[in-house]
Amino acid sequence: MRSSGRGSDRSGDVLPRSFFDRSAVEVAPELLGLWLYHGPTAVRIVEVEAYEPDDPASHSFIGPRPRTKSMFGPPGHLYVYRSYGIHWCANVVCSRPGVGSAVLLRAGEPITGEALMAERRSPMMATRMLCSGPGKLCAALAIGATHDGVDLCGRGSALRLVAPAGVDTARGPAGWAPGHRDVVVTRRIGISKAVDRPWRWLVASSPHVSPRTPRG
DNA sequence: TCTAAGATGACCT
DNA sequence: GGTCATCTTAGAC
Repeated sequence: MRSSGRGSDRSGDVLPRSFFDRSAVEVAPELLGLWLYHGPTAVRIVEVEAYEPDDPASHSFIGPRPRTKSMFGPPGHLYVYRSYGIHWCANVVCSRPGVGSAVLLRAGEPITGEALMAERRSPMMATRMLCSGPGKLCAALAIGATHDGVDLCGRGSALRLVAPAGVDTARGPAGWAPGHRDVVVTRRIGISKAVDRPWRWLVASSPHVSPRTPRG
């Protein structure tokens, strides 16, 4: 699918839903470099993790639950959950409804609304610290329980995932990978099951990724 | 009804 | 690098 059929504005193209109708492992690396907008704030995604239905570390492993309902919903929507009773974490739902596949958004680089993000986090906080973790990212973008299940493909939606202007997602990763030759793959962080699966992708040169990066 | 675990982050040493 | 805050959910009894 090319530019026709999806919305376009100053910030770039809203992604077509078909983009997400694949496994999380396929979608995850292609999310790097895309922009996540929420109202006046936006970040460029620099770190993600994939979670699949046959993955013991995934919330979808045990099947649908009230809390994980959104993860089994249509692709291109957001699955938001509370972590450790304190933080919010945001996932992009992938594959067809009922599958339970999603990509955790782990870190981002502030693009617009940096002052507002800093205000939400801590006014004196360094820019690179604003979104360098899944909980931090949600805090900076003011994403919470009310955003569970929202559609990221909606052109007029306050929360939306877009490809930067000039990028054609129809070309696949090669279409927008030029700035991301330094993408590295590692094991996932903070989980106790299926720890060896190399399903974490990040922009190695970015100072905005999570502080700790395991080898492999 | 109770208990343990958890896809984290901040703070302290 | 280690510890702890904090609370929701699932599972055991």
